Amino acid sequence: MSNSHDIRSVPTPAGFQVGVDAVIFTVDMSASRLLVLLGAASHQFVETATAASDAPNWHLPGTLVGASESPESAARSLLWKTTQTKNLYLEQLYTFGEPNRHSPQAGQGHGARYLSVSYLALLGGNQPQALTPVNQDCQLAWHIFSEVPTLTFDQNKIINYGYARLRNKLEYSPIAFQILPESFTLSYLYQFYTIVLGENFSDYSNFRSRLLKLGFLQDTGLKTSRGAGRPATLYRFDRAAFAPYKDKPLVFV
Amino acid sequence: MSNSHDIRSVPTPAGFQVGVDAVIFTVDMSASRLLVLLGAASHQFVETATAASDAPNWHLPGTLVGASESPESAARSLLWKTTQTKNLYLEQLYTFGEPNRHSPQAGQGHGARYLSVSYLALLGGNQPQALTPVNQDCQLAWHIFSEVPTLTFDQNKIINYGYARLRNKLEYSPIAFQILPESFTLSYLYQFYTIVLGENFSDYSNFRSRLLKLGFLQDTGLKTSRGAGRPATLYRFDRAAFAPYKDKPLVFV
DNA sequence: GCAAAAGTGTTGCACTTACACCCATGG
DNA sequence: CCATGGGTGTAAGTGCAACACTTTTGC
Repeated sequence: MSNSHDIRSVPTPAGFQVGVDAVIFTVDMSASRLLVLLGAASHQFVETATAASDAPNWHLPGTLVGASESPESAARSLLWKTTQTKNLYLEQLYTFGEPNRHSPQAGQGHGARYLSVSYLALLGGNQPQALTPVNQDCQLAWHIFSEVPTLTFDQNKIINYGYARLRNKLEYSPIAFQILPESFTLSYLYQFYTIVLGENFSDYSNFRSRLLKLGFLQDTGLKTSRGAGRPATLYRFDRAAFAPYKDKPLVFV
Repeated sequence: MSNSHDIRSVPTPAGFQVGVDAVIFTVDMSASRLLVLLGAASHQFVETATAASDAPNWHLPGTLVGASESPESAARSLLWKTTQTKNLYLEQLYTFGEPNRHSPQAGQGHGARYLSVSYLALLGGNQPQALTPVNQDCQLAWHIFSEVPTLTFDQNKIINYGYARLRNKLEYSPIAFQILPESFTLSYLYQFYTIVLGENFSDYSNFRSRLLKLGFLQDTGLKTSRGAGRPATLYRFDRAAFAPYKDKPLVFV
């Protein structure tokens, strides 16, 4: 197809603008809901063909990658700017770069080639409802995951891909303990899993015995009570005890 | 940190060169080995500080992404150019973009910002040893996976990540059937899995009953014989029968 | 005592593991 | 008739789902 014989050369090497988009989840324990952070572009920046209405044009929070930063550090600073929390789990999701994919970036980059590296983030924090996102030119708001509106371009696809990854990670790796409080009760943990994975992911008592049998939940000796009912034991995630399970297929379900 | 209040603006939006690197595996059934395709840069192009010796400077096959193509289509044309086969499985792996990561691209892009989207490929073909890679300016050769040399930059990390992903996909999804011949015997399938996953992944008879119980291997009624021994039944992967299992956690192990 | 929340125990079923064994073919 | 490769069967052990039950607290 190309008349070049050097596999390194291609038709027309292009200059790309590289951006990151983040699917940012948080679990609202008090309201039992999974939340996702979305931004609404100021109308002056909206370029979509279909955006004639006054309805906000929701999109994933994003930023361009600067000359001196990596995509991951760009994602981290985006998270810090939008949520002001450092208690989070972050992982790369997927890179999208169709030639005709529009840049969500305004003004500049119009017509320029754009590539988006997407990230999955899960925020912790003891009172998620207090995580009021920073409002700047671009309006940010937490949305209930099950009720996300239609987003620009292919971003609903990205958000669903992020959710699928979140579920997988929660089931097969201990990311929950990275963002949960230092000590927690088993029913708190169960509630957390239930909100993300859905009501019927497991029976409470089976969840309980499975996790305790794994042996990396350490009884702190402390108890906590919330009004009526038997006080609950506080557990701590024991990193050392978990180490042997690292990289092994482990099921929390 | 930045004095900008628009989360979309960053210190210095950079122009990137975007490339794809491919971890290309194939299973050599006759020699029972997992092979990976590597290229050796012509010496005129070598820029590594440590490359003073005459030893070939092995790297993953790669190419720049052109102005009118997506990273995936760039990866596909790279695969076609290097291996001349269309019987393959392809999936995106990870995007690397550290600021100080060198571009493996020669000449051009010296000092320019470079981003690499890596892909995992698994090639089929009935006689893998016939898959003589196309030799161009850049020498290409199949290497035994367990004996890969040290590659440039972080590419050994990428190749190992690719292998981990390959194992996972093989265990939890039916990618093998995408590249295996239309009909195959169960011992051929077992041998294929054994080469990739290692000797002790499963007992043959258990592998057998598990796969047959799943119900998407269809008996073609045909038999094949290789000299002595009982003739083997030829099976076909039944896509329709597999459909219900799609997206479900399925274990082949 | 009673409701609420936490925590324990039991039972049946399904699946995995590790083998031993039988079948069909070529020489 | 035996070596070779294909294919079947089974008994012990493991894990999990479902559900009933006991314990500890506040009121």
